[in-house]
Amino acid sequence: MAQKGITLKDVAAAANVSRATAARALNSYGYVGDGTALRVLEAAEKLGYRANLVAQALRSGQLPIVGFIPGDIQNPFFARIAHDIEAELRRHRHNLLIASSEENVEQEKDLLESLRSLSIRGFILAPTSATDSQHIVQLAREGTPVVLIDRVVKEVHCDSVIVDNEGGAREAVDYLVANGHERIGLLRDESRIFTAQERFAGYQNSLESHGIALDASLVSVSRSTVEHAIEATIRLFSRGDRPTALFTVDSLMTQGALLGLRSMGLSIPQDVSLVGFDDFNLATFTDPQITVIAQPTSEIGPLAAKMLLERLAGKKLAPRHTRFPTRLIVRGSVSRLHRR
Amino acid sequence: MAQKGITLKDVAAAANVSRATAARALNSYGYVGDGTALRVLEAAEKLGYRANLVAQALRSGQLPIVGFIPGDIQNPFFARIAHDIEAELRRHRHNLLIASSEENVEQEKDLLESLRSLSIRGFILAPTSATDSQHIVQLAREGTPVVLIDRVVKEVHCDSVIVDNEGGAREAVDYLVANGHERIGLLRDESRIFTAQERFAGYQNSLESHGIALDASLVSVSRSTVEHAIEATIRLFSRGDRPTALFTVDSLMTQGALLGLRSMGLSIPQDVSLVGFDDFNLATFTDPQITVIAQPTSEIGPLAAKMLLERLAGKKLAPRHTRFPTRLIVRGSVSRLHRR
DNA sequence: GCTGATTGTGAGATCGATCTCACATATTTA
DNA sequence: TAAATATGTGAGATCGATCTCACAATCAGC
Repeated sequence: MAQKGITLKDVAAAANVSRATAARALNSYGYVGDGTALRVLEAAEKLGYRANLVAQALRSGQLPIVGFIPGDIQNPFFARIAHDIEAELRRHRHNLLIASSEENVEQEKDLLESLRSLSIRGFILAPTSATDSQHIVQLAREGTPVVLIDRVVKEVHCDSVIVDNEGGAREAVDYLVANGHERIGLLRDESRIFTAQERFAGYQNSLESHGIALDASLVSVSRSTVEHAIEATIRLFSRGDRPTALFTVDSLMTQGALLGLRSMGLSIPQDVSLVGFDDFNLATFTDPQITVIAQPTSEIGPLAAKMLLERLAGKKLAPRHTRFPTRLIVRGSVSRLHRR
Repeated sequence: MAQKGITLKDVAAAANVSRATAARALNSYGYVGDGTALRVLEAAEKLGYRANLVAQALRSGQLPIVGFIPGDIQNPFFARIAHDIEAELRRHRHNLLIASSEENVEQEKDLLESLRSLSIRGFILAPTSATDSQHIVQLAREGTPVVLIDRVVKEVHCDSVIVDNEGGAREAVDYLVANGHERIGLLRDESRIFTAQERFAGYQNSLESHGIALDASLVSVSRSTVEHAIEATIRLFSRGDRPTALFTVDSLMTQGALLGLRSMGLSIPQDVSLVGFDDFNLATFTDPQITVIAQPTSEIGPLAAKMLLERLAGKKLAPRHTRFPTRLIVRGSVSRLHRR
């Protein structure tokens, strides 16, 4: 009935052996007589014994749990990765504890701090700040395995899995320029975030390579939410000489742009051309469908999980850094601009 | 440097007291001299002491962790709920461990079984099967707090938070009938799932109340993924006398229907009217926007978390069942059908 | 028949926090 | 002043699994 509280002691008693012997039989190590082992196994089976992982963790210092700290679990990008990590961990009998930083460094610090006392084995982390990183440095230095995804932090020496943000952004803007656009707006999020910096660099580099001067008034910064992006879009397009094209740095921004432009009565791609960073299911449901820079989302989670599991297994190597290429998916949101 | 391994013993030694006294000072219980308490607190502060939660858990039998087992964390409905639960738990210094059942009962059982030995304090669960429930009954009987969301299971006596699936589905179909539709297709998922059953009942009841005979050939069953829903849609509409309207039981099905209909060159709402269960961000980005039955997604997570926390705090009450009403949001995907 | 390895088993320590109990002093109360 | 109560502290047990060590047996070799 009350299955609670069946301990090794109970099993040992039922099999008429000591706890030590029962442990040996169950974990098959050391010397145990054949008959004895059988008795123990049978007793364990009959009683429905399951080892108390907390007690094991107290001894070993490690719970079979890995922490995942994304910016926001509601972001489909992170949700997909969370799912993939979990599936991979499950195969190795580990569990996944998810806690969103909500893009707040302080919250990220608090989370790490509080999870540390839980004896979590390792972390997969999308750091909120590219600069405020002492807490991560500290964590890694203590020997806790950490894998950074989506974003890296300069001084931290650990494995990382990111994408070619600069190259992807450059390709997006190159494509707009190739279609005759020169007044290209940018919707970006706060510079604190690593990907924002890299994607902005790509934007700059593309313009520069085409001899187009950077016009700061075409760059709109906002928090990465649909609501903020709507406002930022409206700000950007409420002027006489509005941009002819827009590049958005993530999928939430792209959604905001879509809604902002629609509310202003501007249509895509007739009035404004649009390219977004990060592919998302919505992009193929709009009319026209949205041209995007796609990330290999499905590869990030499994790779990060594998890297972490290798570290947990004790593999000692120099930090490995994987940077996946991005891919331009041309759909219908960019039109060829004919010079006036 | 190595912050690892600062235990109560270290603090006690630094403050020149016994472990017992140090514990009393830190957790403020029992008698402790003022000066002594101060010394302990200072020592703890200086050493950067953090209690080992695993050790605490071994004694108390409970880790400050709650398990969330959704059907699929990638489903925005569950992702939103996960986020809300986590935020609420954080306020009570609890963490959230997320493991998707992937709508697989066996996996759900395995997860529960393996998490049990982790001394998880309680569970928030969206059971995959409405009938195969012994594992949940067992869990609840052992005294582990459980809150069911989105779906309930008959014999299980525990708190639950669900929505009025039958009423919502009925309202959707009523609305289609009111617009002149009688050949109304249904895209539903496997009957094992509770919500599928209730929504199907709503569909049936609405038709019946309008004197429309149920035509089994208008009901298409598929797994709840976009891909499967596309196929099911194509199957349903590849016939001479195809339905004039379609009701889809969840947002993934709705997406599948959208893509399926598009691939067949059928346009909404001219050729087919559409109402979907569950509102989702994509619904307002399509042209026309999709008419849906909205669930109060933002209320489910916080309420479920609160219920669970009350149980964890020891509240003993009869199981509470909350059923939120749904709301029809009329957008542009339904057209008035003029009788031929 | 005796030393030395091989095999099998249990007593007890350990991980870290907490709690019970016993034993001091200190302070009231009768 | 004696008895009763309040206050402060430490030794040791406990939670459950695992590991070290000591101690038996059993078996081999000489």
